[in-house]
Amino acid sequence: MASPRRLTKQQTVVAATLALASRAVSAQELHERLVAKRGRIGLATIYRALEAQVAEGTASRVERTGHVTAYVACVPEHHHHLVCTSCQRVEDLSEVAFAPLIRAVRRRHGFQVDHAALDLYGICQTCHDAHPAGRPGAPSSHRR
Amino acid sequence: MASPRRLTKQQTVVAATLALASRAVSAQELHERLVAKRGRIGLATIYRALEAQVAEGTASRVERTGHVTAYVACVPEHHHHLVCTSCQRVEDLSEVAFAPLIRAVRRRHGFQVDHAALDLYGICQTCHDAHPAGRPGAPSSHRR
DNA sequence: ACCGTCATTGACAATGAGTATCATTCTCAT
DNA sequence: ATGAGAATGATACTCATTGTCAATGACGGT
Ligand SMILES: [Zn+2]
Ligand SMILES: [Zn+2]
Ligand SMILES: [Zn+2]
Ligand SMILES: [Zn+2]
Repeated sequence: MASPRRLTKQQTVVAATLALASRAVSAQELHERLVAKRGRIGLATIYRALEAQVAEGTASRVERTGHVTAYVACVPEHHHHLVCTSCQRVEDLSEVAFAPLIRAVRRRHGFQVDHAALDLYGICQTCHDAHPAGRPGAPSSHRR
Repeated sequence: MASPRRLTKQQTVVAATLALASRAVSAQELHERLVAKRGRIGLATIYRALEAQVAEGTASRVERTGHVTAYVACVPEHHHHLVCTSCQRVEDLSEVAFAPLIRAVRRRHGFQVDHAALDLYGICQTCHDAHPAGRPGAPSSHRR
């Protein structure tokens, strides 16, 4: 009784473009790309398509600095993300990597962690190597 | 050369109110409380005071559903948070609990995790006990 | 293939968190 | 006490995201 979920051009092209990106992309960025490559498409449609994909499990939300939500093409299996705050590239991290931590938190704090927010932001190998000596962005230890 | 950091009534009362809350509070919520208890105070002042505290290390940002940033009184030492998405209460989690995971991620993915986003959202012991048969809020497993 | 239903679309308006501005007020070193 | 300039607060503003609704299009039934 849920929803007949119709397969439209827009839903298809949004999903395809997101999958092609293989990195975190905001709704606005997707909109720009699609307008450039396929002509008019409503921004609201992008948001709705992304929301549908997140609900399906084929996409996942990640937070980006500046209060912007970005999206990543995803497999429905339960896993987590390593989001590079420099190049926006995303790596998947299996659920098992977190298992010990989640167990410890639950055992020692009685706290049931919700996986949804377990994305790890940081600097990927590639970006790290790109900044050998002089650090442009410093450690930025306690920043967002 | 940094900033002379002046001690004003506003900075003091914001810090005190945040510390008193012992849970995640948004800038808007703090503003409402302070207006109610102490008369006029600018919303922008709240934001500035909170930003200053975050920079100092005496407060930390956490994300709340609906694209809202909430703040928690904090100790400057490096640690992480368990944020209950039901009652907004926050527990501190020592850095050491994450060490093995961070090391593994770095070793296996070459990914340097930035601690700032390492807050864990979920259901605390108290809220979990308050829903025995699991009905009102359900697990909400894959949601934000 | 044709129809009719109704989910989806898209242009536009609206919301709302957060920021910029700037004249005024207040802190604090001298 | 005095002055430099940091902080305040009222306001306007930015902009990501959502709501609205008439028009469009997908698709099951025929
Ligand atoms: Zn993924
Ligand atoms: Zn990178
Ligand atoms: Zn803390
Ligand atoms: Zn709770």
